[in-house]
Amino acid sequence: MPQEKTKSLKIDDVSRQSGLTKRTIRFYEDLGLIPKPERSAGGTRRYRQEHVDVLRKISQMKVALGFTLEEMQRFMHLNDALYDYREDYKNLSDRKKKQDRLKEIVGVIDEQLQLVESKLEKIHKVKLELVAMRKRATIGMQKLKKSEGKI
Amino acid sequence: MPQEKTKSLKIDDVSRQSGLTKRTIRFYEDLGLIPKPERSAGGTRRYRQEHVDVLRKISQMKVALGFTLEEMQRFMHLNDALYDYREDYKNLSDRKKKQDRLKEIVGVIDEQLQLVESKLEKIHKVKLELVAMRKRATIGMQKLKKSEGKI
DNA sequence: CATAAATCTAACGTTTACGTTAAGGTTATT
DNA sequence: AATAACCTTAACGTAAACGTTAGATTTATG
Repeated sequence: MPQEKTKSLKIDDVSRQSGLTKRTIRFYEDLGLIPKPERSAGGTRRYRQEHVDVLRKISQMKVALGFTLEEMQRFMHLNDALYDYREDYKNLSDRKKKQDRLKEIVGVIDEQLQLVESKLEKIHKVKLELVAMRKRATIGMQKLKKSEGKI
Repeated sequence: MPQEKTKSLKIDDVSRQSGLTKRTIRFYEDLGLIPKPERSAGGTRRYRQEHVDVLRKISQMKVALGFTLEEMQRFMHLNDALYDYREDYKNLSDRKKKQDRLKEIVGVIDEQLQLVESKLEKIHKVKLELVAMRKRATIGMQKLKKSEGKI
């Protein structure tokens, strides 16, 4: 039976697969933006594919939403919060507390949703402007074409 | 007949109306992001409402699109390019040249449109993720509610 | 097992997008 | 016309987000 090791990745692999520099990857780890990877006996970081996925996501979101890393932290924590919540879901000891926690989480999610929606709107407006500009320009070209014969 | 002066604004007025600091306004002028305002005899900047509009737009777009100021310059130049084109539209001297110029402009617009659309997509994905998370969280709350009686 | 190639931490450097302060000139008000 | 309130340029300061370099391991390879 082959040892089913998920073949750990070195930081350079992660760098190439995520498009982020090694410095940035370590930096994000320091900030707590990504989970700390395992270490070899000698101290070398050993990543799993999961890390690449998270890094890709962070990178995309940062570019798309224009979030600062601090904002990204808040966002990333949402997933963790929900996951953590599930983790100790079975010990239903304090129902009231659990409910409050969930309400809190939903609150933060709604905040983020509003933010994202307002960004969508604004960008949509920008798109409309661009489309209008394009139209103006192409109309200009058509006018040129029409007057082509009569030189 | 009342002298129809469009009542020039001082930098502090522009600052309050645009939400940008005076420093930022001067900074953007240095970068060529906004047209240079007139100056009084003594050298004080005299703005018009138009300036406020442009500044507001820049501010919004910067936040929404996460553009750097350099990218904003490219974008802002599109408007100018189209306007300039119209300016000397009547002297149709070189039809070929005009057509090339317009093609160029449309090309840049299309670039920007692609960029904007890809941003819209990415943000939409983020939104979907948030919605999914919200659902997970609210389902959790319902489970709690259901198990409420049987303590 | 020697040596090259990659990794580690730590620290200082850089760029962007302004903030802040200084020193002096201009406008507005009394 | 004096004085406050605002404006000007110039220069240095700063926070965020990494880049770069150094010096010391560690890991991979012939």
